[in-house]
Amino acid sequence: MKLDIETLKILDLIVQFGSFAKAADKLGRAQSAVSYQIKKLEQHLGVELFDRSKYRAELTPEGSAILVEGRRLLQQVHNLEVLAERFSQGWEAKLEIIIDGALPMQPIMRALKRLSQMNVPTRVRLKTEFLSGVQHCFDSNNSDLMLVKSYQSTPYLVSRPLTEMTTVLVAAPEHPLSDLKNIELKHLHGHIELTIADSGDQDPNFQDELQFGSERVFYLSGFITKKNAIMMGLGFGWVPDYLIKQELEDRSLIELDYMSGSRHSFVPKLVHSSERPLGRAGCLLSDLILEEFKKPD
Amino acid sequence: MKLDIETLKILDLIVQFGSFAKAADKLGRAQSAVSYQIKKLEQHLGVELFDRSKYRAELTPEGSAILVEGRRLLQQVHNLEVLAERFSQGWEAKLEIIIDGALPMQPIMRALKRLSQMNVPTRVRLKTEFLSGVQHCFDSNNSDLMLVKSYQSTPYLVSRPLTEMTTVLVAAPEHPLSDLKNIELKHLHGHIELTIADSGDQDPNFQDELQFGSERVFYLSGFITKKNAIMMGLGFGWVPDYLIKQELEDRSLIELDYMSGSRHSFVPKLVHSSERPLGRAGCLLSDLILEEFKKPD
DNA sequence: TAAGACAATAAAAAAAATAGATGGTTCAAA
DNA sequence: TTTGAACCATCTATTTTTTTTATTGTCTTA
Repeated sequence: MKLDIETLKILDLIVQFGSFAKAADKLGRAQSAVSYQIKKLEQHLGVELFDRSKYRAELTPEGSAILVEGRRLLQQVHNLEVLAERFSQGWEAKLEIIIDGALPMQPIMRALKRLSQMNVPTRVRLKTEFLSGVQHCFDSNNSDLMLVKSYQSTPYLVSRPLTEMTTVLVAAPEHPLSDLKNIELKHLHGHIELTIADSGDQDPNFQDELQFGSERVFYLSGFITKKNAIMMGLGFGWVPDYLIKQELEDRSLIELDYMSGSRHSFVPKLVHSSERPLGRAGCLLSDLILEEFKKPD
Repeated sequence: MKLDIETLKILDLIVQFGSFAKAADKLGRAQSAVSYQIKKLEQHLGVELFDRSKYRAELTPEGSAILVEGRRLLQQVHNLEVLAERFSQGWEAKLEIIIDGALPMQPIMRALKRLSQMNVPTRVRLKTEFLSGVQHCFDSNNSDLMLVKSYQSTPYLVSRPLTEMTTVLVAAPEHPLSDLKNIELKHLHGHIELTIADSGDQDPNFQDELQFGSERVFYLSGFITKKNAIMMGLGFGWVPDYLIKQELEDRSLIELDYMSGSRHSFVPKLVHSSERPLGRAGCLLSDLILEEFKKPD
């Protein structure tokens, strides 16, 4: 692999400007240096690139084909150098984000779209987990960012609050609880609670702070599934309000009249570790996510 | 453009074998040389490729991204070198062939297909002309090969005969000439002759040797058009037998009973100029075409 | 026909890459 | 814990490569 990029550049210049001498001029080198390099290239490839029988050395058909390939190569080299330049300007190579599935995806997607439109070279990796699974994944993967409903704080974790969100305790209209007034905990215990499986914890005793401890709990694997299950009348459960705005309005889902409060607000947090400071893309994306979460849906 | 291919190769080897020292070994160089090259690359790109804080130097995420690009580059370099090697083994870069439209395309296409299956790097350019247009194009374009019905020989032109072909004088069944027996030239003169426009000669006085000099001659631009025109009853004309085998059988075209002979055979020639000797691909393709013409249709 | 542009070549000079030696680490096995 | 091996950075001397300078011969053009 003795092929030299610089020589391909020279080849390109010769063809572009029409002579060895002019190419040498453009390069600020002596003409003999150009002659030497081309000769070396020809020997290396075993192909006569120029026909010297005429006054002006002119490309052979073989040389022309090589030049085409060479130019493609130069383009690639340029790409590589641009990539490197981006890195040297502080853009990190990769950025891994873990998101709690309870949070809306749309603002995050909008933020990612805007990031990609800025020609940021960073490769973004996005994972969805649930409850403690988010932090678990964040820690074990050394991820850069996590977007959580809540998290166990440590001295290294730095968090920024996003806009407040609300979950609503709902059931289908045909569900017995929907008609009940002044529901108390004991009433709930008689019914199936639908909840999201904690993706982090193997310990089945772990419970989300909002779980009621019903005798029968169904663990589902995502909020869309959960919403569907509730709508089918399978049970009751907490659902983020942004997911069921329409359903509450047209009463295809009913907010339960739970005495201790059928709404629960929380402030999602954007967290990173000060042990792994955010790079340029991480900071930028954080800002974009914050912005997008402020926008009305 | 100071980037060095050799250094990318080194980078690849380091990652592949796990250490600077082993890469140096594989390259048959001293370890310090590898260190030096990587350091130079890092400085040139302004990116830290390896994390030296651990015992074994390990790729940074940036280094990993650069490596991916670098490997793509190495592949391209390899492609270029393979191309050059092919050239140095005698394969010419380009091969231009002019073909008379009166000759069947199928065997030529078969030959080209076989050529391409042999991984020949030569770029083939194929042109169709008619009558003297073939030779005209061959001369003015400095083409490599021509496939002609006939040509004007010069001392430099070398030809190989292909298998004999036949043209037949035909008309549609409803055409008056189709019912006539013992047709003579004077009979033909009363009807429209359909013929192919000579693509080479601007001089309208030029005539194909097979033209009858009818008062009304329609010049068409290809044998398919010509065949269609004849079948529509527009006139009569010579058509290569391979094009109308089926039509003659089912009598949707009628071979005229022309006294001087309703069939005319000729031997197509594969011609090249000894001033521009054929390269390896030219010779090979010549052989393939010859072979394919020998096969029955 | 003369002046200027072009490219090849040879020899000298400059620049770059390499080997060899050394030292500070870290790792792993005794 | 010690010891030896493997790792990489760095320094210097050496070798290799590339460039410049100078020269020659050819071709073009005015």
